[in-house]
Order: sequence, then C-alpha cells, then structure tokens
Amino acid sequence: MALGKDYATQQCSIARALEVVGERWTLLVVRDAIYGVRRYNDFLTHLGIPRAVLSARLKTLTEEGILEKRRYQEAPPRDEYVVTDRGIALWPALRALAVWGHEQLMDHRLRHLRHVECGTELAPNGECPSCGTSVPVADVLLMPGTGLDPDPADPVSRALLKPKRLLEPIETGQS
Amino acid sequence: MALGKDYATQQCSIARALEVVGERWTLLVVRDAIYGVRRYNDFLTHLGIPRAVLSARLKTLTEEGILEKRRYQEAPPRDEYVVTDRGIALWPALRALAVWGHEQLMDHRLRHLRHVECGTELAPNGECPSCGTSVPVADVLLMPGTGLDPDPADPVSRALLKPKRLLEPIETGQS
DNA sequence: ACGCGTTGGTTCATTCACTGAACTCTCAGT
DNA sequence: ACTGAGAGTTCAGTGAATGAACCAACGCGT
Repeated sequence: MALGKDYATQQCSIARALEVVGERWTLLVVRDAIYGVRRYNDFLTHLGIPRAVLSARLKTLTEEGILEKRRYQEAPPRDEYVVTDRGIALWPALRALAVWGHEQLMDHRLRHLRHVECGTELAPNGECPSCGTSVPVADVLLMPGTGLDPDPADPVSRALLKPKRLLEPIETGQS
Repeated sequence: MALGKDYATQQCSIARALEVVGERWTLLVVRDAIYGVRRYNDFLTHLGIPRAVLSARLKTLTEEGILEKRRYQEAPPRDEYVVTDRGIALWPALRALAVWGHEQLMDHRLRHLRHVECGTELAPNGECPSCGTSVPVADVLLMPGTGLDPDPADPVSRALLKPKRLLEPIETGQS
C-alpha cells in the first residue's frame, strides 16, 4: 500500500500495519508462506503474480522481518523464504479476513481448519471448541473443502488438495 | 487491490476478501466508519485521502454493501455513509491487524478498547476477560492511549481524544 | 564439450491507479 | 447578490503493476 508520508499523520496501528502488509499481493504472499510455500517458483505459479512484483514483495517482506531468506543448497545456490514469528503473528488477521470473505461473499467452504491434536474444526475466533484453548499455528491442519478445483494446474494447489499442517513446507515434488 | 481476473484463479476466501477491501485506503475507510465517521468531509480530513479516491472507495464500499448511503437532510441534500452489518463484520480483521501493528511495529498503545459494561480492557482476541464473552462492536469503548498528538488538526482526531463507543456517530461540531 | 532444463531472478515498454489541484453544483444565510 | 459549506467531478502528472523477454548459474545426459 505504501501510504508513505501518511503514516506519520495516521497515528493508528492499523494504518501502520497496512503500511507494511497493505500493498497489493503482500498478504497473499504471507498466506502462502504460512501454508508452507517457500520457493520463488511456487509463489509465482500459485499466485499468478508478475515476477517483478513477487521479487519486490519478497524483498520488502524480508526487510520487514516477516520472511527470512535462507540458503537451502549451495550448488547451485538456491534460497527459500521462510515465514518468521512476526509473519506467523499475522495469522489471526488472515484468518479473520478468511472468515469474513467466506461468510459475506462466498457460498461454500473452500478450506477447513482443524486442531491437529483432536481433529475438531476451529471456531471462527481460532480456538478449538473441544479443547477450549487457542491453537498454535503449527497445530492447525489445513483441509480441502467443497468447491475446490479437483485438478488445478499449479503444483502448490495440487499439494493443498491433501490435508497438511500449516508452516510445514509444501512438497511440490517436481524436481 | 482489485486483483481482477486473479480472483477466479485464487479459490481462496482471503483473496476474495482482499478483492473487495484490499485496495489502498479501503480498510482505513472502514475503520473510520466503525469509529463513527459518517460524512465525506470527515473522512477526507481525517484520512488525508485524495477526494477522487475517497469518492471511488465510498462508491465501491456502498456497492458491496459495506457502507450504506443515507440522506440525512433534504435541503440542501446531504448524504452520510453508515457502516452496515457486513462492514461491522470486518471488525475482527481490523482488530487483528491493529494488534499485529501494535505488537510488532510500535512502542506505545495509541488506543485502548474496553468493554463498556464493565470497563475491562479487551483481550487480544476481542473478548472481555472479566465477563468471559465476546463483546459486540457497539459495546466497545474506544479510549485514547499514550503517544497521541494532544492537539490534532482535524476535527475527527480531536473528537477521538475523548472516549467514545464504536459505531456511535462522531460529533465534529463544526457546522 | 555441448546443449538443455531448472531455479531465481532483472529489464523494459505499456497500462493502470493514485495524487493534488482546480473546478462544479446546490443550497442556506445575510 | 454575495459568501460559504458540503459533496462531489475533472484532469494533467506521477508512480506502481503488468507481462513478456532476457539473463545467469549450475547439474545433467550424451
């Protein structure tokens, strides 16, 4: 969003947050990172984002401490982008947006979130109704719902057709 | 944000939500509407947003059913924009963003949220710790915190220096 | 040794959205 | 008739997003 000079005027933590994650595509990159996407090409094909924009977003998200660029092999040099605690802390905001988008704008549940310990579906506030506790992001199981394309083109969407834990790296299995 | 054609590709309620409220300024307009701002000039001066952009945002938010345009006097014709239930439903997402912005990016609390019934400060998840229930938006008391400019230029910021309930219309007292 | 494929980028022309300033319109009050 | 407030619209200039093309480092098969 880059409210730029307006940030000083705004005196508001929402404006401050949007200053960092409010630009086009940014929250979707963070969502993917929490889903377990780590590699440039996976972000690229899953989001359908222009390369130049993806590079810019990964750069600012890394600079803001929301992602961490990490070398995962030396020859040839390959980096991956791993979501940090600061990025994981965005999960409640993303979940709230998903709840709103689903309730207000859509007709079926595309994905379900379950507590990996007990299998219970999470309440809208992110807590586990049967355990009565808030569930850490790493203990959330992401399940496919109805209305998903059964045969998507990109490998990330294909991987997400199976239940998986959040944060767990996605196996695109194409190399 | 207007992800445009990408919405069909995305199959995600977060993307769908950002399609509607992800554009620059949009969430700040909704925030102001929940704070009780209703009039064009108040949005304008409080946000420091260009007039053309404000007009565009009010138009799409009205079309999406997040704000409702309402005639409040006939001569001269004057309209105000009142947040609807669909807009109020964005409150958890806005609160989550505010929590993140405050925790990760700022040093002091600019505003506090209290339960109007009992005066208790709300937990990060939006519930009242002493009542143990989730607090309806209309029962949230917005309190000024430390680090706020004590003598802001615009009338909305001045009105927000006093505690007030969310949704309650802001009295700018300038007419 | 040569070309091919993969990954992770950069560059660039075009299009699109945002910005700020100026202008418009309607009406009230004096 | 003049002034002023509220709620916009119009428009030229700027900056960001887009999509396609290009680049580079390396691994591998032959």
